Formats: sequence, C-alpha cells, structure tokens
Amino acid sequence: MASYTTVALKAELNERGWRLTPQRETILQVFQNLPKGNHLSAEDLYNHLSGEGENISLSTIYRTLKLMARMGILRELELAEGHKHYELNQPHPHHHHHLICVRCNKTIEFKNDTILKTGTKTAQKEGYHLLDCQLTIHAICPACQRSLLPL
Amino acid sequence: MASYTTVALKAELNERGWRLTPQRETILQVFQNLPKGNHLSAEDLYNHLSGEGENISLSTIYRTLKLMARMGILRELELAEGHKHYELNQPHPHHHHHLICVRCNKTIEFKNDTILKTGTKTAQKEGYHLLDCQLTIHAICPACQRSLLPL
DNA sequence: CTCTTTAATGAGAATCATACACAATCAATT
DNA sequence: AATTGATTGTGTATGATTCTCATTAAAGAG
Repeated sequence: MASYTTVALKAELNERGWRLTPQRETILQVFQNLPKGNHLSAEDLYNHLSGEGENISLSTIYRTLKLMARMGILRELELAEGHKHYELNQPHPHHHHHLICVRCNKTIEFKNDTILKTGTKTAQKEGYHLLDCQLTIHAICPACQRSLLPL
Repeated sequence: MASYTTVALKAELNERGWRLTPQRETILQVFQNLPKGNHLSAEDLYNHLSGEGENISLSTIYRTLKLMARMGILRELELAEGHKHYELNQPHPHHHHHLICVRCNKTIEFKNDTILKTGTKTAQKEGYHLLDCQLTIHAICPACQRSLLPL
C-alpha cells in the first residue's frame, strides 16, 4: 500500500541536511492511509490528527504540507473552496485529474494517460524537473445548470 | 481583436436579470487589450485602472473577476504566487497551459490541442457545462535545480 | 421620457488561510 | 555523550478576499 516509505522519506530529507521528525512521519502516514479519492486541507489534517490524540501544531502542518508538495510527495490541489487540498502524488496507474463544478464545488476525478505523458514531455523539453501535473476542468454540473440560482 | 463584445456581455447579463455597468465594461476591455501572455491579479487590475484615472473599487474588482470567471469569460489561474491571476478565456488557437517553477515562480505557457479536446470530452461525458480547462505543471526550473537553496 | 424596482457600487470592517518570529526542543552527526 | 542547527509550538502578523450597508443607477414598464 505504502509505495513511499518512511525510510525513503528519511533518506531524501537527510540528503539535503534535513531531518525526519515524528510529525513528518505521522503526516505522511495519514496520507498513505487515506481512502482513494480523499484529499485534506491543512485544517482537515489538523482536525483529523487532533481526533486521534496526535497534537501537531497548525504551523507545522502548513510547513510540512508545503515541504512535501515541493518534494513531489504530495500534490497541491486547488479545488474551488478557497483553500488548498493535498493528496499523495501517485504515479501512473493512480494518477488522475479533476472536473470541478464552480457553483456547488462537486468534484469528479478522472484518469487520462495522455495528459501525464504530455506533462512529462513538456517539462523535459524545457529542462524542468517534473513534480506534478494536473488537468483542472472548471465547469457547471448538471444539477447547477438546472437550478436558476445566482452565479 | 475583441472576440467577445460589450453587446454580447450585456445580452448575457440581462438574460439573467443582471446589468451591464461601466465598471464591468471597462474591466472587460482591459483584458481584451492586454498583450498576449499577460495576466492580472485583482491588485494588478486595480493599480492599472487607477493609473488610467479609472477609479473602480477593489470590492467591485473582486466581484467582477469572480463573476466573469463563472460566466466563462475569464480564466482563473493559480500561479504559485499566493493570489489568483486572470486572463481572457480564449478558444482553440489561443488556448494554452502553464508550466510553473514552484521555487522561483517562473512560468512558461505552452499549447496542446489534445488537452482541450480531452477536457471537452470529459465534461460532456459527465453532463457538465465546460467553462475552462487548464493543465498545470508544477516543476523545478533548470536554474533552481542548480541552486542549492532550501526548499 | 419618467417612474419603479432592485442589482451594483464604494468604503470600510471582518474573515479566513497562511506565514512569521523566536525561544525551546531534539534529530543527526561527531 | 556532546554538538549543531533544523524543527517545533505558541502567539502574532500578514495579505487576499469577502461581507455589510447605505447610496447609486441600470433595465424594464408605462
């Protein structure tokens, strides 16, 4: 299940002179145990951990999420709720994209192999080191098209 | 140049019981006259307008940007600077995507016809009304790969 | 063209997500 | 076991965006 181990995380951190802390280990585990298709905001993660008796400060949560996103371990999702969401950044067979209703925020995941290939090729051509690549579709869902509510 | 006219905007607004105001008209024009590849934040737009003697309040700017994004007139870009950027949402030949360096925020635009097709098809399959579709690639640019700076 | 209705604006206050400062802690290395 | 500096937690600060509400002015009706 856990494709990315604590050991690998430690190695990658130490290589840059950084450290594996219990907080970082715990946060990684939360994401690894998260059911498919779930994603957490900083606040979500904080509450989830508090509920389990794990008291990690909000500051550390924000710092860790950012760190792991920049390491390519997590993907940072912009899902129309006004705050970021995070999920494990998984390779090929699990890699997916999002179709978002801008009115009700209903979100559908979908897969498409071509997109990842395009992203990889584009990054490579420009000499960029790829971290994540996501197609975000903003749209209006069937229900919201019917409702005549404003906006 | 202006594929989307003031008249069309008025028609679309009135159809929903809304109004075309001088402020909305002005803001649309700014985006239509914006050089290719430029995009503005709310603050940018506010300053740009102030510089031209057009005094539109920040509140109205935020409201208008959101409105036009939800109408599909503008695209809302999340370009790693911590605030949103907007640009005209243009069809096929001008439609493009972004490759972003998560360290220095350097951004490259690129085109790819297949992605728009994929987005259109995906939205259609789910019965969603497509507004915008953008591939965002997070990566590390060549310069930042060389620099040993943190993060 | 005037009247009526109500959407839109402007100004400022309020909110929300996220970043920062700094003293105390502790992971990694010696 | 000692050393060093990265990391944490607490509280505070920031910055983007939204909200409130009185005032203004589009759009449609007559």
